Amino acid sequence: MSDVARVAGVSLMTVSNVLNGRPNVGAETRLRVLEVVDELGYEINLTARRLRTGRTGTVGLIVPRFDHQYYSELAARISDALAPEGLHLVVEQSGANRERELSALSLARLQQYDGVLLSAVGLDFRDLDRIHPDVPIVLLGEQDVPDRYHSIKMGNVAGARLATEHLLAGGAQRIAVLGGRLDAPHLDMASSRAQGWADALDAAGLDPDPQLVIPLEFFSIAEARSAIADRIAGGLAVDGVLGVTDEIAIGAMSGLRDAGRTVPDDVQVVGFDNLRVSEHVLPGLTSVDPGHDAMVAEALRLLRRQMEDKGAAPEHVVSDVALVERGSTRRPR
Amino acid sequence: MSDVARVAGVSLMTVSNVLNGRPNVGAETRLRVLEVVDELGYEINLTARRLRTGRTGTVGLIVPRFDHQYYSELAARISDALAPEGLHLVVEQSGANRERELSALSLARLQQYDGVLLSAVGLDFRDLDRIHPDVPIVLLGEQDVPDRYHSIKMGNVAGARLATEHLLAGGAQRIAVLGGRLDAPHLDMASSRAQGWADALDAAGLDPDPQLVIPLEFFSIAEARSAIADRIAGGLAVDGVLGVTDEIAIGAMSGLRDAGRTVPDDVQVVGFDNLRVSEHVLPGLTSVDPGHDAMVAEALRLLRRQMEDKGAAPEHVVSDVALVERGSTRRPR
DNA sequence: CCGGCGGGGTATAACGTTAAACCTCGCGAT
DNA sequence: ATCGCGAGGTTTAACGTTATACCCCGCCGG
Repeated sequence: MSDVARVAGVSLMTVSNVLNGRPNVGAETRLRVLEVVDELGYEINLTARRLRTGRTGTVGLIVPRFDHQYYSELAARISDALAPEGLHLVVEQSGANRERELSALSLARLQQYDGVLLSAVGLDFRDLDRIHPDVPIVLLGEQDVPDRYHSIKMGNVAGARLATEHLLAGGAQRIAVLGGRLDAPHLDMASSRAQGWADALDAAGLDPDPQLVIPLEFFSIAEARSAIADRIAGGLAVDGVLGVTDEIAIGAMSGLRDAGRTVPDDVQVVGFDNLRVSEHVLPGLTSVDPGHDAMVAEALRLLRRQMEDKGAAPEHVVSDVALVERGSTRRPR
Repeated sequence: MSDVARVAGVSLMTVSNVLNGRPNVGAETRLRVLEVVDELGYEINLTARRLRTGRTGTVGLIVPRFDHQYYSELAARISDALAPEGLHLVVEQSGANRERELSALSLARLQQYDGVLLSAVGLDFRDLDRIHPDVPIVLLGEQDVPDRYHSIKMGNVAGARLATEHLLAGGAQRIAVLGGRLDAPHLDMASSRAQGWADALDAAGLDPDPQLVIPLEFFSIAEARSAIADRIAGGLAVDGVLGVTDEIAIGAMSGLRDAGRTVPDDVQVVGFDNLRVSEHVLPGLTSVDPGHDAMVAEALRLLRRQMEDKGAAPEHVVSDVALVERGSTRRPR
C-alpha cells in the first residue's frame, strides 16, 4: 500500500480511504490511486486489515465431516444464504477424533471468524464449557447443549416418532432403529432419534425390543449396509427399518437387498434428514425433513443478533419436522 | 500476551518463547508462564501471528459447490491427509456464478492460506491469468489450464473411453452421454468426457450421434433424471448411458426407471468419479475411479514442493483411471 | 474583516505477534 | 586473570492496515 501511495504521490491514508470508499477524497485523486493500484497489481492484505479492525467478513462453519451429505448440503445452504449479505463462509472439519475437534474449537481458531456455526456431534458439555469465547456462536445441534449458547435444534424425537408411526401405519410390527442407541450419556442425535422410535412404539402399545436397536460407529452407508444384512442373516426378524440418517437408510436398503428382502414389500424403510439424493434412489426414500431452510434462516438470524449485540440473551430454537413419503414405505391402510 | 507477561513477571518475548516451545527459557519460568496463561485464559491471536510470520498453518480448498458429492469427498480426503502434517484445511465455495468465483479467487483471499488447492470448473484462462499470486497453488482440475500452474488432471478422456468401451462390450449400441457437450470453448470436464465417449465409438467403427449428447446445466441428480426421462419419452432410442458424473448416472437410473426402462437389462448405465454412495445404490453403479487417493497425494506433494521452494517448476500430473464394474452394466460377453 | 466550517488530505499511533540483536551472568578453559 | 561461551532473558522494530486527531485552505455569513 505504501508503494501505491508513493507512486500516486499521496499518503497511505488516502490510498486506504480510496480503497474503502470513504469520503473526503477528491475525484481526481481517487482516479489516480485506482490507476496505480491496477498498475502495480496491488491487493489488500486481509490479515492486516483484520488485525486492525477485528472484522473479517467471514463466518465459519464447523462440521464433523465434510463427506457426510447432511453437512455438505448444510454448508451449501448456508453459503448461499450468506452471500447476499456480503459474508463469506468457510468450512472446517472438526474430525472424528477428540483431539482434532478440540483443536478446531480452540478459541484461537474460532476468533478468526466474525461468527461461528458449530455443528459438532461428538462434543460434550465440558468441552463447550471450557471455551467462553466472545465470538458469536450458534450451535447447530443435534444434542442438548449448555443454555448459555444460542442454539438451533432439530426435532429429533418428534421426527423419529413421526417416522415410526408412519411405518406402523403401513403395517410394520418389528421396526429396527439402525444407528440408534438408548443408553447414551447425553441426548445426542442417535439416542434422541431412538427415543422418538421408542415413544412411538410405546404409544402404539408395543414393547421396544432392545434387539432392534442396532448401534453404528461411523454412521456410514457401508457400515449400515453390512450391519443390517448381518443381523438378518443372524435371524433377526424385521419388517421396518428406521435409519437414523438418510445415508444409513440408503445403506439399509442395499443391505436388505443383499439379504434377499425387498423394499417396501418385505421391509419398509424410512430415513431422517431428507437429503437431496433420497428422492432419487430406487425406491425413493421416505424421510423426515428437518426443515433445512428454516433452520439455516434461524441460525443466521441468531448469529446476526449476536453480531449486532454481544450481550443478546441466548435463544433456543427447535425446528419443525415433516414426513416426506416416498416409495420405500407403504401408504397407511 | 502482555497481561500474561506482566502477571508472570517476565517479558513479552519470554511468553512468546514459552508458547512456541522455543529454547532458552528456564524450566521454572516456563511453568510459571503456563500457569498464568491458564489462569487468565489467554489464547494467542492467530491473526497477529499470521501478520507477523506470514505463515498460517492453513491450506485452502476452493470448490464450486459444497454439495456436489465429488467435492465433499475430496475435501474430506484432503483434510484427512493434511492432518498428520499439522496443517488445517478450510474449504470455500466459489459458487456457480462468476462474480462469486472471482471474489473467492481474489488474490487477497488466496493469500490468507499457506497454500491453495483450486478446483474451479467454471474458471476460464483469463481469470487465472489475471492472478499471479505468490501463494503456492495447485489446480485440481478437470479442464486444461495455463502451463505456469502446477496441476493435477483427471484422466477424463481415457476414463470416459474406458467406460464407453465397457458399455459396448456389454452389448450396447446406442450410448447416450448425459451431461456431455462437444462444442465447448475449452476442454472442460463435460467436453473431455464426451470426447472419450466419441473416441471409443470411433474406435469401434460407430458414428457418434449428436442426438446422444445430452447437455446439462447444473449437473444435478434431479436435472439428470428428468433430462433422460424426457428424451426417452420423446422417442430417443438408448441402450446405454454414460453419466459424466456419478450423480448424473444416479439420476439417470431413476429417470430410466421413470421411463419404464430397467437397468441394466434395457439400458446399461455407467458413471464417473466412483463416489462412495455409488457402490450402495441399487443396482450398484459401474463407475470410473479417478484414483482419488493418488490424486490427493500428488496434489499435496506439489503443494509442499511449492511451499518449500517458491520457484519450483510447474508439474502437470494426470491421474490414472480404472473402471469399477458393478450391477448397472452387463459383463462383457 | 473575522470566525467558522467543510472539503481534501496527512501524521501518528495503535492492533498482537515475532525475528533479530543484544545484554548479563556464571563457569570452564587457557 | 582473562576470555569465550552458552543459558536465560530482554529490547526494539517491524508485519500492513485503519482510527483518530490534526492541518490547511477557501469560502460564506455576519
